[in-house]
Amino acid sequence: MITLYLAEDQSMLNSALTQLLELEDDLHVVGSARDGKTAWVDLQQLRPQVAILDIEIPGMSGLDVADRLRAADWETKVVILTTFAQQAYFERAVNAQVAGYLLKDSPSDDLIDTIRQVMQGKTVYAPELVVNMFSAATNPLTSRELAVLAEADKGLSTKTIAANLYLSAGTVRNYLSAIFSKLGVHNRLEAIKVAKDNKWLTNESGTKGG
Amino acid sequence: MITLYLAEDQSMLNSALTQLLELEDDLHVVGSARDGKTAWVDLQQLRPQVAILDIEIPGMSGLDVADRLRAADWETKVVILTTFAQQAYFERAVNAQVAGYLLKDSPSDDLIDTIRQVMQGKTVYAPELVVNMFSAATNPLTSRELAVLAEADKGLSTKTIAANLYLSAGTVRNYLSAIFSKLGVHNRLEAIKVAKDNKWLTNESGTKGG
DNA sequence: ACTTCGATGTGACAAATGTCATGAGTTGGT
DNA sequence: ACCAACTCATGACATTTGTCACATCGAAGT
Repeated sequence: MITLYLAEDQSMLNSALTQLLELEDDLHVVGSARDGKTAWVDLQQLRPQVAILDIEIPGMSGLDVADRLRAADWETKVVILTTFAQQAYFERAVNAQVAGYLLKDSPSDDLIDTIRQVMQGKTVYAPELVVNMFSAATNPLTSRELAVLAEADKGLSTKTIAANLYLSAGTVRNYLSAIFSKLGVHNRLEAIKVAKDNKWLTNESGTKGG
Repeated sequence: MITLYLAEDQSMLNSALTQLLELEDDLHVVGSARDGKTAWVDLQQLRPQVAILDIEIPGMSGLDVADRLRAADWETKVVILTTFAQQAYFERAVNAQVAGYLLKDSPSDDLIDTIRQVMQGKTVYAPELVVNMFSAATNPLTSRELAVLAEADKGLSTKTIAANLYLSAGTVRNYLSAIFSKLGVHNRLEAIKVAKDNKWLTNESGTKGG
């Protein structure tokens, strides 16, 4: 009997998968959560054999949870289950030595297969991502530049950004200028777009919406 | 026996729900698709009693399919199943007289309940959305202003926007200025954010990503 | 007929933005 | 010890943006 834990914030998928996994004779879902913190607390208690983690969940991301599990060095294996192929996520997952990385763009039977395979000590990664691994651009921006760009993304003026980061306005403009030249664009809007497309900048998407 | 059709592009959810619905004695999934066009073709053939449609699917949106079903005037009832509360979508769905509108942020049992209820002739809408219905701000921008803002959202300069829309640069700046004052902001970036938050501007989110 | 509103345009002006050169202090690596 | 890269800063300059005041024209409404 393989014990499972599921962290997935979309209730529809969470409950559907839970019920589906329970139908398998050799699988048992010992718990589930809709946010990262609850998941982490539960995992410490329950110590399941496999933790299925969505990345984009509130509070603490699935990758954060994976890191902690790695650090704790328990026998719990991690299967990341995420929406779409994002190289940066995948790389972090590989670094956290997760046992599996599956896209939601796969049928649910694949998840069941993956669970059984990782329990046999295998590592199962979505092939799309492994291929991409070599063609992905790496973030050319320094952390400071990224911070400036993140402020710019809020729609703030140079002056306000400077105030927020305790810099002079001139410095902020220099950073922006450096960013543009690195990204091959000529204004903040485009820079933000490029950075978001490449996932160098988080898509916080504002107050409402989602 | 209630016959169902499922249009949902996320394979994991599609297959999980299909299997789950099949487990119910009174429900039978006669088909499913991952894109709108296939769904429409199938629906014409299969004529299920209930069509469960995701909105954001490739090709033809779930709402487009709902419109066509409405126009065809068959007995197929529509249940919209979508990710998050977006007022504009909901309003369009209400206009298309869908029988149900459910968020993926609900457990899968709710979907089963909803299906049974709509078959009894009831209309089931997610309460979150009905409440919002009255507080939703209406778009103060004219269609021309929206077009200008959409161009600005691409990261284009005033000059380029003017060229694209066959306007003078001055006119474009006037529009932008009018937009800012209507939205209570002072630059394009903020205007774009506000417009997107209120779903007056589509979140196209660029080349990659998703 | 008169008014309002949207689409479109100009010109002028102030403020913000982007570019470039240049320099100094720090840190990490060879 | 030296170099490269990152952080932070100025100053000067050109360009872009954003604001304002006006003006014309057509459609819609009173």
